[in-house]
Amino acid sequence: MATKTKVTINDIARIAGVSKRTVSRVINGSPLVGESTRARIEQAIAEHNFQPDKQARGLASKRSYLLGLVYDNPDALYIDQVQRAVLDVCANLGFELVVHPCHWSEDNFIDDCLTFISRSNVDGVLILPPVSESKTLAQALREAEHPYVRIASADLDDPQNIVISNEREAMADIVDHLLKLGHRDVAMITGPQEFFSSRERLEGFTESARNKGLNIPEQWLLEGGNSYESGIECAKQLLSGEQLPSAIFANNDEMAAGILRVANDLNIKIPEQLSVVGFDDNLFASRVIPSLTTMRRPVDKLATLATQKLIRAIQSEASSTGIETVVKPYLIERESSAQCKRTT
Amino acid sequence: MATKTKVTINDIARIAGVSKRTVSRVINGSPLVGESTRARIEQAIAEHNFQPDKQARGLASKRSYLLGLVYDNPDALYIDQVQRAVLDVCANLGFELVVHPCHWSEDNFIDDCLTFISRSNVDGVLILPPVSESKTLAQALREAEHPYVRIASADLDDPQNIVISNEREAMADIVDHLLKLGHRDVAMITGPQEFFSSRERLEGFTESARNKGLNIPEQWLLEGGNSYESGIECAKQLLSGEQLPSAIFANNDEMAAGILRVANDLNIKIPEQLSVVGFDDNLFASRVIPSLTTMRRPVDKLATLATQKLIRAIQSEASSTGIETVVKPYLIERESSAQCKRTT
DNA sequence: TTGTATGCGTTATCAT
DNA sequence: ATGATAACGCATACAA
Repeated sequence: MATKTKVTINDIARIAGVSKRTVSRVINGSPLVGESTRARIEQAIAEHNFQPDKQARGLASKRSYLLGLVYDNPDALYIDQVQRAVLDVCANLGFELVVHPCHWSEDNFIDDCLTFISRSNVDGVLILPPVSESKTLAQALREAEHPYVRIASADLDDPQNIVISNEREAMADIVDHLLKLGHRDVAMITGPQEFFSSRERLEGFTESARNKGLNIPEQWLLEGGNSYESGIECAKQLLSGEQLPSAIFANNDEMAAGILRVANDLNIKIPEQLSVVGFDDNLFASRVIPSLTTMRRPVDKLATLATQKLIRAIQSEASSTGIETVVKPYLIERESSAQCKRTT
Repeated sequence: MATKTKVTINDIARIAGVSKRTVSRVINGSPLVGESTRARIEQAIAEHNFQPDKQARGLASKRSYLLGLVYDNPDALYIDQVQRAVLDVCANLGFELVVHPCHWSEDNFIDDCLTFISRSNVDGVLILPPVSESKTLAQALREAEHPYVRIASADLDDPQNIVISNEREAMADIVDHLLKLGHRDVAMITGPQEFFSSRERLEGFTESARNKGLNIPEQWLLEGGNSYESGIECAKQLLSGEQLPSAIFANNDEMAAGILRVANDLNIKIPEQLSVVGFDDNLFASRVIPSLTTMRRPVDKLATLATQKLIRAIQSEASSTGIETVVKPYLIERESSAQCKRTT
């Protein structure tokens, strides 16, 4: 039942027979209000479906109740998943979300983000990978005293400013999976080495492999661009040589999909002749043919935690104590990986 | 060069030696300002990098410079594409975008949207399909006098409140394509018939087919749910009968992908034994194996036009005259459709 | 062409 | 525990 004219704090005050200052106290949960007064006010609020005006509130309190989402990620599926999780938390805590895609490689990237923040008046920002790896951005935000939380894949910041998916451990799990299936000739398509996360995954992979006695030759270690197309490029290279790997790990599902495409064109059967493992478990990982064995990054959980942290920071309640910081990915086994049939 | 303390309209007024009323005039592009005065003020603004506070501005003018994006669409790719196009327009015109996924099937759907609008104080909303088909929502918005623009696939509203992709014509093109390839045994997986757009596509298809002497038997007309999974269901039904169609049109790419999956499992070769045509041309249409022949919906163009219309409506400038209302999809031919090898 | 005064809905500073 | 009253930064009748 929506009332016609907008009901303000003054209306409530008049109706409840108190000053608006007292209503304000109730709205903001101040303890300095008498029992009966509070009850009366709360009833008036409920009865007339009063909702404090965000603009006015922001003007007076220097808050906008707006959160910013900053990203430069070609993966629409990832963005969407994050967005939904963030919005869930927002809805419960009275915040709204303003989105801001940017171009991390451009010169004015930092300024662009700062401008966005001041223009939109967001109270704080959530930063998604790979932008979240930008040291300079984080520093700029800290200097400008803009609350922020990064979602990243390595420990790049204070716990209150970051949420991490532990991908080093995840990589070890992938190596275990491949070894368990009997693969000894393993190749890897890494992500762009300019990204910290890519280096992290590469190191996690090779290190774990070495520890377990698996050696990956130079020519089977290719750097991709995390895009479908780059996956195709790398796969062509890996699958056109004399000796073929029996398994390939790709830094993400997009590139893994590229491998499937090339294998199909070269008439290489997956998983009979080649196992493929991806990373992310994006929406399409389960739909491609064959479906993809992949490391699921718990995107929604990360996004949820990050949002909670950010809002706590904004409201400067007992810091972010009690909110997890590290989340671990886990392997989803599907059709694209199987027992190695090769006799070494 | 960010100044430390926030510079307000008062500062500019003082610096330029005028009243803040005059500065306000300059900000809002009023013609009633002397040449020299304007120059002086503009310089002061530029020099001190003054940006009017959105909150204050909104509080005074009843505007927030926020746009809302309302949708209930499982297709993340679509959302992302729309979002980017909308943001491009927003950035140029000084608006920000607040996103709001909702659940169109739930009872409180209308209230939820209205609450979102009043809570976030958006100046207007963009409504994506299938929510955009809701007559009740549109009416509620009109009654509450909230500016809105719908993106839809049929003429459901006044030109100023809608942007349309003409899908009836598009369907005729698909029929032509299939006929040109010699297909006579054609099946169709429609979208949920509760959606106007689905009915529109179905009618466009069958009508055009009939006109061209192509008859589609009952049992080859299946209703899907627009999801990958429902595509699989329907494909199983179509491909397990005695007589197989030589071509299937699916209401969207998601379901078309489902057909590919089923054909693969049944060892039916595409396009040799079966042609498949989708609708949308989403990001993955070109990546699936085989890549998908599909009708491209010019999503970004629609989104751009819609945003422009909405902002014009908000600023109540010379209505939305001059902004296109109808955009036509066009066919992208890829691997999944080919000449029919069947001899009738 | 320019300025004065008031208001937008809320929070914050003081009092009481 | 509660209330007058002044900000907050801007827009807008109304005046000049």
